[in-house]
Amino acid sequence: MARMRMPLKIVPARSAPKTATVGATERIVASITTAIVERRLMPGTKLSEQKIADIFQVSRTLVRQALNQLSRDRLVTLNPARGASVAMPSVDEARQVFQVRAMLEGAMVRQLCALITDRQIAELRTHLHDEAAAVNRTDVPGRTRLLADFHVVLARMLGNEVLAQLLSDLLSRSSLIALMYQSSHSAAHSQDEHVRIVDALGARDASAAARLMEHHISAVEQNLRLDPHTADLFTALRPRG
Amino acid sequence: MARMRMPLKIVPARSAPKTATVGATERIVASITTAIVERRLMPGTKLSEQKIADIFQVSRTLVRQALNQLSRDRLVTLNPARGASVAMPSVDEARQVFQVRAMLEGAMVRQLCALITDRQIAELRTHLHDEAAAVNRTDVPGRTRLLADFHVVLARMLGNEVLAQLLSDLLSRSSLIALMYQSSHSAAHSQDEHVRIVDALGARDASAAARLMEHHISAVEQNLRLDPHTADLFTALRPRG
DNA sequence: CGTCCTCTTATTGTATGCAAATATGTGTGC
DNA sequence: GCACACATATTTGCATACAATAAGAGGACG
Repeated sequence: MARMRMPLKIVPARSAPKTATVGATERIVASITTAIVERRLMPGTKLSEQKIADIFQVSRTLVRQALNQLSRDRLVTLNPARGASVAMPSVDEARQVFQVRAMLEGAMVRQLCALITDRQIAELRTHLHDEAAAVNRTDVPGRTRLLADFHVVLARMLGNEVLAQLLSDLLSRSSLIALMYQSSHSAAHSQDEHVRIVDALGARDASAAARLMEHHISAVEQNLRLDPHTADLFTALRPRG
Repeated sequence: MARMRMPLKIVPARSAPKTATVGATERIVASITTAIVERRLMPGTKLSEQKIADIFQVSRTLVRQALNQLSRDRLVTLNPARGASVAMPSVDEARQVFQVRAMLEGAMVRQLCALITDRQIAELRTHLHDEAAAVNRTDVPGRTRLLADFHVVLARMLGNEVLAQLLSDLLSRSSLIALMYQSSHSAAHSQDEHVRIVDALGARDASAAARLMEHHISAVEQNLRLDPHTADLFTALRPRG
């Protein structure tokens, strides 16, 4: 019963205190999602149903449900009759995700300029403060989460839960993409760009905010190693050969 | 008590010729999706697992998978321990979906103006021709599909499959919303607006195209009966009371 | 006559079992 | 020594069986 080796670094997510005990499937989805986002599961890693079932001490049924949901989120790919593995987004897919984000978030901050309150600006500055703190103490999982949350917080401030959900998915995919194509965009740089965006929002300068946001996303994309070299490295090293 | 008549008007989707025989689950998802979009399933309709399983002659396992996917698309809602039913999007959700569409599609046509080829313009005009034909012969399912496809075709022309997928989901939700809040926006009017958008694209007038697209989506939204009256009508008439 | 309680029934949630497909290991022939 | 073929073992796909939960009916009591 004692597991000697842990082949999959997935911890049954006691890390999500708000979800409590409800939803066994959701717990698995959340655990694998955070495991991917926090870079404990590399792209291409095989996700055996039985092994995951053992880890979470549930039946394969629930694991299958979870893997199905994750495949809908494009975080895992399901090869028919050959099982699930952590997704390996293509270069095209990577570019497309960032293009969509630029479109969505550019329009988002433009809208936001007309509606945002001083109170919300203050909340954003608090968030920026937290970001900076995490960056300074090189808290990698923390800063990754905070830097991504920034974008979702903006969506929530528009009062648009649909947008927030959409963006949340795109950000998870972005994390996987950044992991796959070793981003050279420093967290400090990202954080600085966030500050400038909030400045523009504070000044209610819609065009500036939109431009900064689009540049920010474009900058992250440009700093990915989307040349075929690195991609080949991954395909060369992946388990299946 | 035994209901002789078939309560669920779901036909096992021979209507999807391209999916062929692969994927039993996908067939169910496609069937229910088209059934909802084509207004054969009203919002709030209970979707019993066993009944659907009988219709498609598969086990509940596959039906559950399908219903899970559909709930991810927000076309059905899953009440824990109480089963699945066709979603009844709230007024807020309706507004949010159209807001996101306006943001996405506005940016989309703006991008498209810089990249679209004359060949693609011609394809769009062909599509517009088909739309007009379907509208003229009052082919309701056909015109609904074509009017929605217009937006997806634009996304595909950007070469962005991620965007196309996203938009496709939003359009399904829009269909459900239009059904729920009896849209008074005539198909002919929508079709006319599509023509004007293509004209702007042909002239490579990015601002005009974006403005027209945003107005188009806004017009559809404005013509929904989003006042509480109609919503109450639906809640009053739904089976559960 | 209405309300509450209990028992029944139907439906969902989860686990397990079995068949099919795939990967793996072994041996044989060249 | 290498390649191919067969046998074995693991893994997925699907169906069924069982348990848990909620809805509904019927009766007893106030």
